[in-house]
Amino acid sequence: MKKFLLVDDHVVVRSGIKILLSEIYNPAEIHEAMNGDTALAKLKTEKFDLTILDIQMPNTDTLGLMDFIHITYPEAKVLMFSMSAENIYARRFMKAGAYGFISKEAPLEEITRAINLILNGKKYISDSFAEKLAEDTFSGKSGNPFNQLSPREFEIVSLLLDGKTVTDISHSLNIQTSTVGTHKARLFEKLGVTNLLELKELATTNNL
Amino acid sequence: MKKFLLVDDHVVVRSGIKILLSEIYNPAEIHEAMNGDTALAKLKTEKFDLTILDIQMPNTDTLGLMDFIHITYPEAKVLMFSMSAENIYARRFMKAGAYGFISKEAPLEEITRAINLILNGKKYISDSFAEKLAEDTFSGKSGNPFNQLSPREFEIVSLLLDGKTVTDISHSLNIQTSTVGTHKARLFEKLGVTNLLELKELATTNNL
DNA sequence: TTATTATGTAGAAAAATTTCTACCTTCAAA
DNA sequence: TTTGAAGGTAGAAATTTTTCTACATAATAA
Repeated sequence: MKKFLLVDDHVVVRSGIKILLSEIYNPAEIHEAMNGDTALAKLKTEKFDLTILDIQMPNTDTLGLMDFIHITYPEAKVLMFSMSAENIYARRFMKAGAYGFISKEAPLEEITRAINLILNGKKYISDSFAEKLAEDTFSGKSGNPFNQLSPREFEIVSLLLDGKTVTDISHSLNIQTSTVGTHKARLFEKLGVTNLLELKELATTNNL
Repeated sequence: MKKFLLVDDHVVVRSGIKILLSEIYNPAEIHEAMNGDTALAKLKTEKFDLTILDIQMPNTDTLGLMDFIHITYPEAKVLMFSMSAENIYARRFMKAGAYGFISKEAPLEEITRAINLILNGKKYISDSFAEKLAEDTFSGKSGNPFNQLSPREFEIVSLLLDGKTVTDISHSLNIQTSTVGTHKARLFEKLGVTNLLELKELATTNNL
């Protein structure tokens, strides 16, 4: 029997995925977590065939979580589930060790396919994403200025765009505010912006 | 038997809501639409006890859709379902004729309560939102939220939206930074925002 | 007319952010 | 293999922003 872990803060979404899974794998053992901490606790005590992780949970640094999971439980297979279509974050999650990245908008068959692939130890990449990936690789530097950022900087810029303050970030990342400040300054410099609104503007024009 | 219409582009979300509904109302007749057009087509041919509408569907002007539904089918009861917590759009949807606005993050009982209320012909408003709403209604200043601002506050909000800092503003207006700070705090409070990005967002949706 | 509220203004203290400098690592170029 | 740049991290100091309290004045409601 397959064992799944669903991590998502929305009851309805968890229910929906549960239905989907039990339709494909019956019987299936399905565990749920509504936030990162609970997820980690679960992962600590049990092994799952697949973890499905919503990328946008409030108060949760999902990229960091993915990273942590990958380092702590290298054999864990994680499928990132995103509300929006393939986005600029996809690449980062894959790099952080995810096995796949799929949008909740994807048709049922596609979701099923992704899950099956991963359960068989393969990685899942959607066609459109594969294309974009190849494209970026060829062009060396995709035109997106955000790609210049280091992983940490990107992590921080995302949180900033989410309305988080320097202090918020220092807490959720467990680093000093001065460190966050340094990253913020460096990334503003790299992106050529001088304040949050400009950053937001830049992010918007770059589909971030 | 109650008849529902679910409008959401995500399979998993629809499934999740379906489960929820069938747990409360069994039997229930549940129809689905994954976009605005399909929803309108459904509404044209049938009557529903409740329509549950996701506010964020790609390529769909949900606010316009809500407006249209309200005008065309005044008796239709629509519950807006939002991915994020009560947000700055809530008021607009209510004004456009929605019967309720609830976040997917809300606990199950809250969602259930909302649905029940609406089925009984009442409107559902979350406590936190109710407060804010009542306040606005009384003060009569329900149009553009920026109209609530005093002249000085408006002057300052404009500068803030221009990327000016508190210090900049205190200089160009020849007043103390603490004074600017006070205005800023008051205007954030009035507008119901907590940071600059939210302010920007609100300003944008209000053609400012 | 009197009480209340909304506004504009700050001082002082507290909290948050920014700046500067600096110390490791890692990784790639010379 | 040395050298140097890039990236992640902070401590300390300098600044800026926020908060709290307060006090006029004008507008408004009772």
